Amino acid sequence: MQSSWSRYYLKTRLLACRDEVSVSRIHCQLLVSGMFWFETFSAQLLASYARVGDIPSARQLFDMLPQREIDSWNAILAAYSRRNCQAEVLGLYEQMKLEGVRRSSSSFTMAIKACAGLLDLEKGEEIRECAVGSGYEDDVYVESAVLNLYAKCGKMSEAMRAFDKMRRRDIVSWTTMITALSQCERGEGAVDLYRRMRNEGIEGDRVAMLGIIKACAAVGDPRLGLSTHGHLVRKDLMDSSTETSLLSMYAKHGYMKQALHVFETMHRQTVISWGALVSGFAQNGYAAETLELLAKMVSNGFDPEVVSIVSALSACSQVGYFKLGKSIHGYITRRLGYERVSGTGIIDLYTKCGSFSSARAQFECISSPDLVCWNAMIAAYGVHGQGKEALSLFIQLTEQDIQPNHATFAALLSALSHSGLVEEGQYWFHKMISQFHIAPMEKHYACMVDLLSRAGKLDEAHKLLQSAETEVGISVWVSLLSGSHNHGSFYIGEAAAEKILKLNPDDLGIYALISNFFAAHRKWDQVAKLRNIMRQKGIKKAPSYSLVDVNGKLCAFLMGDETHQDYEEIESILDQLDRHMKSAAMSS
DNA sequence: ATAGGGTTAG
Repeated sequence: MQSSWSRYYLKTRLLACRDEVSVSRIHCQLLVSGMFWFETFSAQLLASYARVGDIPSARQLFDMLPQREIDSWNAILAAYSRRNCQAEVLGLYEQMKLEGVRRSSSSFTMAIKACAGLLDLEKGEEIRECAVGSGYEDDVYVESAVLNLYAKCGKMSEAMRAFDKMRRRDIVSWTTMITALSQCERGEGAVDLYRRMRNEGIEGDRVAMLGIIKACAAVGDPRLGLSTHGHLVRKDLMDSSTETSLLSMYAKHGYMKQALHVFETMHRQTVISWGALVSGFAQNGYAAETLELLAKMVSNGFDPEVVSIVSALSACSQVGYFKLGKSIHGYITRRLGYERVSGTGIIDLYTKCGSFSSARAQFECISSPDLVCWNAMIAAYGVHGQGKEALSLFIQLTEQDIQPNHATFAALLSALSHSGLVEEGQYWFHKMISQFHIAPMEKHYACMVDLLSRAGKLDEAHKLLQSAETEVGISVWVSLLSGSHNHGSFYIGEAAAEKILKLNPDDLGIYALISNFFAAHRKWDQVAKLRNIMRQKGIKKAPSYSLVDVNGKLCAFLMGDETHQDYEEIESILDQLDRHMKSAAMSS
């Protein structure tokens, strides 16, 4: 029987194999019949082992092939590439080069993909040069891998340039760019690109839509996300990935009801969709619900992984649930092992729960901190009033050849502002724009206005806001108003108050501040007007409260609250603290 | 048919 096997018959049988057992069965038959040693057969066997993902068998065969054709090389490369074994891909690629084997478009493509995974820009560019030298200058596969290489290495403008130069673009090239733009929060750019793609008659597939959903999460207007959801349903592009991404998009816009609805009606809930939901609750400040959901996840048989654990950690940080947070830290150490993302979450926990030295110790533990880790640590210094140290950490960061982003500057400027380092703040705000090409966002203006107005530089603060290209919200103007209030600057305060009233806030405290400001300047008609507005709106705000972790039990307290059982003792300690602070303020 | 884009998160 075996001797009648033709090459064609064997190929058909091998292609039908879906798992390594069926491949090895054919392998045995070939060995028994003695046909194995025909080079064409062993190469095809190798390709099949590679295709079903049995790397050890594929490698073994590869190593014993007497003569290795390009197809065998590409097959083994593909096996490693699919499993993201970057070092092996690059090792084999180098060996090909060394042995003078011709490299095809797919060999170059996989090697460049490996470089993108390792963030090795230099090596990737070198391989691209070789591809160009072999006549693949306009190869859509090679070029798409290059786009991804640039994007992953944070070189978006290089990626854009390469994309614009491409002579032919297919769905993957477009998707690479759309995804890259939405990942660096450039949602509008991603949506523009998607529209251009559609204009060229290309329909988005599931992967492209994942990029678009991410873009919808990054843009301000939630309506875009809603219409994208409709589009996905109409075009039958819903699967558990797109659904999870949609869920998270709704959560980012604060639409937890819709997020929950997507979760409950999705085709198949996975550990990833659970993670997305848990993180959605954490992002929206529902700390108790986050922790409850984590327990529910476990009881549904899903082992919590990093994402859910980090979200739970963030919930603890938000409400100061220090004891539970520390036990989650313990869980991470015992069960999850080293993870940069959770390391950053732990820094944040200790920062927000007041244990600066533990935050610093955690930072030291992270072997290769990425930008987000650095940002968290800079923020930690800022929260603890160490502006100078925050600045020197920032300088250290820039010396590491890591590009700071908008969050880095938000942390830095806030640190400088809270330490009253006015000149440094102004200096770095301008550097941010001119040298780092980061357009100031609302949070940056907020820091600057805070910094300037606390230093009494109200004119400068006002001018900064007037020249701002992005529209800033109520809180920034409130900050300018309270600065004016404290420094007796009537005209700027009045301008700020006007602006605030136009923005129509629904926070009672803000109206009270405006009213106090006008009262201080004896503008009684304004005060009366404000009273009217307040009465008309009938503003009722749920009173704000603080949470404190007492021996692992979370207690809430609010203004004038005397309901606690140890109220008298608490009050006497507060009195003592008050006296301490006053005498400390006198002596400094 | 061997390749390039991809779900959650600090």
